[in-house]
Amino acid sequence: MTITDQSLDEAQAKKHALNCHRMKPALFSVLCEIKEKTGLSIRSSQEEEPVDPQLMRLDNMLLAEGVAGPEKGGDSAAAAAAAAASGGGVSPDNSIEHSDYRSKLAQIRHIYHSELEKYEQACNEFTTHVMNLLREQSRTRPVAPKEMERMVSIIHRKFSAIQMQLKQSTCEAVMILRSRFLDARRKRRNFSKQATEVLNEYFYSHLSNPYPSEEAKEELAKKCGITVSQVSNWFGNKRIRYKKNIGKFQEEANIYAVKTAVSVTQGGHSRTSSPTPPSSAGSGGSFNLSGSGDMFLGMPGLNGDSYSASQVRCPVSSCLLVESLRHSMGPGSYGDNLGGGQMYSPREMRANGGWQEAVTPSSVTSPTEGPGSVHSDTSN
DNA sequence: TACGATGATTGGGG
DNA sequence: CCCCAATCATCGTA
Repeated sequence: MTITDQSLDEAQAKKHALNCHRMKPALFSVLCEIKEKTGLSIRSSQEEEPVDPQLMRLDNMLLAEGVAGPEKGGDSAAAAAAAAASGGGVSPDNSIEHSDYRSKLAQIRHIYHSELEKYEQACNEFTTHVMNLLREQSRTRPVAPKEMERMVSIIHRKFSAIQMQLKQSTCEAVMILRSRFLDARRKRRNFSKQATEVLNEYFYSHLSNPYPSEEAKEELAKKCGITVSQVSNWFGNKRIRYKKNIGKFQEEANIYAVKTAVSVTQGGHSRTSSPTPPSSAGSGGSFNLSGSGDMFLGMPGLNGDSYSASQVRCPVSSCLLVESLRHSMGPGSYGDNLGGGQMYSPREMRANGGWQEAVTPSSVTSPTEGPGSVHSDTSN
């Protein structure tokens, strides 16, 4: 069958004739009715539009990130989201202060919005186009309003699927951006002086076995306003660094040893009385519960002149204490109570062994061990 | 700005 | 999961 201009013209003429037929409106409406009763009724029942949960998630996320939603409210929303996402950290300030981050986020946001707008526009255009088409066709075939509605909703659904992709990739971009800028490592804050003090006190007063129990860690965390894992990190770092270069930490060790001693003597009797061995006293006694029964021993004994300087500043009694301990226990012994019938957990046993082995000998030698005698770790 | 201190992460071992 | 060791990335400072 071929179509020629002539046949088209004829068809147009026929169409027009039909449209103008006096029975046409009545017949047409009957047709529409029938169609609605049969075809559409079957399908329209399943036209439910369940809000896609995934889409909702994406929307919420974008809203929370400050990408979607009101123009300038983005900042606080993003900050809040970041704070929430950064985990159960106790640290007070979690706001994003990277202007770089903000500008990148704004960029993403801009792209997102312009794309979204484009889609919206395309959707509308397409919809009106289809509507026009349908309207046009409705003159020659029965097109019920319901059918048109259905068409529109189908189109919208298609476009929202496309939008979903946009949202998804936007979310991805934000996530990547965030992980890059909000990586905790990049946002390192030094602990407060007081927190460091508390930690050091514990460390040096448990120098023979600086492995706080879970409870002790919690206690320390609470005291320092940091998380338990931060406490763990701190002790991990401290042990390693202490072991690596004991000489460097000697002064610190003495200071904290003295501190402990002072606090103990003060808490107990008068200043001048002979100090009770501050065994296991920890900082304020709150750590006794660990039951590890440590000896105090802040000083890896040794006669380095380097630390006599620190002695000068200490209270008399403490100096005596330090002095006497140094003499009485000899270098490196740590005065530890290995035979003391402590109840070490298996882990402590293992760890303690490693700690002892590694630390004890190095403290014996080395009057020469000044700060930075070894150490080649300057690569970075 | 270079450099040491320091908190966090990674990877391997148990 | 905890530990150690090495390493990263930032902070604070001379």
